[in-house]
Amino acid sequence: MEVTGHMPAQDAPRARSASIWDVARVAGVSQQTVSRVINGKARVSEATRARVLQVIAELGYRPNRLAQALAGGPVRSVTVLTSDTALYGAAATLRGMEEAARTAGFSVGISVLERTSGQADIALRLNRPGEAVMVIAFDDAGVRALRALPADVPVAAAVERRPDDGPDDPWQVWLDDRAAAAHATRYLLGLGHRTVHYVAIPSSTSALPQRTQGWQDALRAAGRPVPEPLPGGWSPRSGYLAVRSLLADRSVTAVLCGNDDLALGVMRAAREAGRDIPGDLSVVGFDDSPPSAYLNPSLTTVRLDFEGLGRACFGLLHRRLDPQNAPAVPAWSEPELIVRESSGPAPA
Amino acid sequence: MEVTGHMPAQDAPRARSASIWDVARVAGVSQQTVSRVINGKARVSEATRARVLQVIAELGYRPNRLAQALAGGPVRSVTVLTSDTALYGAAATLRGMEEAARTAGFSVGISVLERTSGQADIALRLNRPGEAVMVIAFDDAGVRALRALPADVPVAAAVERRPDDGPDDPWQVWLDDRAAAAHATRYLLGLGHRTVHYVAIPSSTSALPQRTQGWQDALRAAGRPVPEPLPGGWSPRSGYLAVRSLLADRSVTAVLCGNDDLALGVMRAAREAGRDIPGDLSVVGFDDSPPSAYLNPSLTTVRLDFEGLGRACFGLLHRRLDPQNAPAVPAWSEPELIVRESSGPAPA
DNA sequence: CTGAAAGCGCTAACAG
DNA sequence: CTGTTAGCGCTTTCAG
Repeated sequence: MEVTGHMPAQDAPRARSASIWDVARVAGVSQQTVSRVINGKARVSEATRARVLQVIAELGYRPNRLAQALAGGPVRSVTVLTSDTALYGAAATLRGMEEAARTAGFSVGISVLERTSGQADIALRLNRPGEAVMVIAFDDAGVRALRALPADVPVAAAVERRPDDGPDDPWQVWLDDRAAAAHATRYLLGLGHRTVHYVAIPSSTSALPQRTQGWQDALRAAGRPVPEPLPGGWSPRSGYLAVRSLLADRSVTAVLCGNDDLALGVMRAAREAGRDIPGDLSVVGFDDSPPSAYLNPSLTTVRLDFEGLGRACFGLLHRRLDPQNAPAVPAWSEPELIVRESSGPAPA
Repeated sequence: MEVTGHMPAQDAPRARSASIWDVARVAGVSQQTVSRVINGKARVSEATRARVLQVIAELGYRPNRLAQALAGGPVRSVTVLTSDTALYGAAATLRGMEEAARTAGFSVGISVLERTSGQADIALRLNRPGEAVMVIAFDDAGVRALRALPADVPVAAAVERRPDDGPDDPWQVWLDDRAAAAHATRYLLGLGHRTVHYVAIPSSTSALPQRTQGWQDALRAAGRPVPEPLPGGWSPRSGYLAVRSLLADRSVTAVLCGNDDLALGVMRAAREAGRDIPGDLSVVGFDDSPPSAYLNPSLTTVRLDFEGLGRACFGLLHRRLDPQNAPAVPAWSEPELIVRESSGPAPA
């Protein structure tokens, strides 16, 4: 009784799903030919190709991506490193990345960074040394992860701001929220407000965050007093706490917020302080998160194209991995001020 | 000139990261012993173990998960199938799943279902036939994906409601929002409202959704009229449109909404119709999404423990994959009515 | 306790 | 155009 090397015993019909060998055997071709059909790279005669595809369908064969990758096939998976997906910006960026990656045939992994997570374990989250990575580095945890990544991993990142010094990193994308913050500030000054206060989101760098800087730019250019930025967090609660005492001062008539959640907290604090929005106080947010158009009052805010940024970030990575065939990196929209009900002329 | 089989030419120092063989060679042990140390399964003498660990650190060796999995190692990866992560419920569930999975040492992949995505390509999203999967099946796309999954893939799912007929699926988890909807409805009736209107989220099944059913339960039990449920979508806009005409009718004094976004739209419609909340009209939402506590007025809503549900779903999957060692499935919180400013006594 | 051998499913050379 | 031969890095047998 002879048994060919590769075939498992016939009487043990383990429910193992079809492999490339099964397809090859049934189709009466070599395993390599099946591989060729799958990848469409090399030319295969139309007859064989059809037969192989036929068998593939019959057997319900699905290529094993792990084996493909292990055998040195092209990289077709990315891991996204991000912190706190509860935040609108990160979540929307993630959506953009996932969509673009999936469309390009990549499988995407996700790993959430905790505030506490050290640098050491970052590499351990990758499925293999050198796996492609995207980092959403809007906050400190993300920036640290980006920095902790071994040099040999192909990475692209969505960051809060352009690098502090030296040339731009060609593998990073960001939104020009400095200009946007300046624009929003000028808009408020144009409404007759003497100055604008700013509630800041936490910074990802030691340097001055972009939004803070843009706000200062505009005030300085207009020769207005520049108040201390109010340190806020990411939540409505932190916005509420940041301005609660400030709002007793009726000379404060305009507040720009680092994000829409902060603005939500600020509006609540205003209500409790008996300030009317926008009659008494103008509030402007940042992000244009989905609820903002329906708030009471609806929120004037800066729309940021996070999804577009995420798509672009993947586009960058794709070009890095496969400069020959990757399509051009898609553009993303410029920030745009959306004027709604929460802002108006300064009180007389 | 002789070249040993396994070693690449010395003069071509390709930056290939250290493999288990490299560790073995440097440590002067067999490759298998290194494997034993890594996995901690079999016993290794303390001396060798220490030496191996030492070398691992020196070389910066990291196991290749792909190779581990391919070689038949234990399954340590899951992919999550979900639709529209822009929705709070899905996003929060995803967070819970990811956290639990990562904590248990699993890498997690994510693949977003589109409304249009057919059943055929579902299996193609998996990294290998038989990969473990979690499905967030709160809507139709998720339910279809769950159904389309090949029988041999180990799956656990977070679903909108218990299966229509037959016994509960032991690999599914859900929130008891039927009871919660009934509770919220009774609360409103207790406030003196004659009846309660309901703006529904889209259903994932042909059967009556849980929330709708709970709302009807409570009205019937109290012998009140049961209005037609108003079909809504997921967005504030759809809530706005659903009730715009209805609110002209002053006899409508209480509206329960299938989620907080709908409630947001309803509140805006109410404002435009000149209705006062809660003096004139009570609005109750569902989910307790982050902004709801800070809205104007703040929203009475049903808090749902999506993150806990996600963690439990992973716990279930873990037990399915490894019944021996997986810890008990963590419990999640019961829905809870959070009373805030948007609801009050019926107008006189 | 340790080592040697045989693959996991696939792709990348090479032959024909 | 097609088949053959090596591995990818690891885990599982099976022998010592």
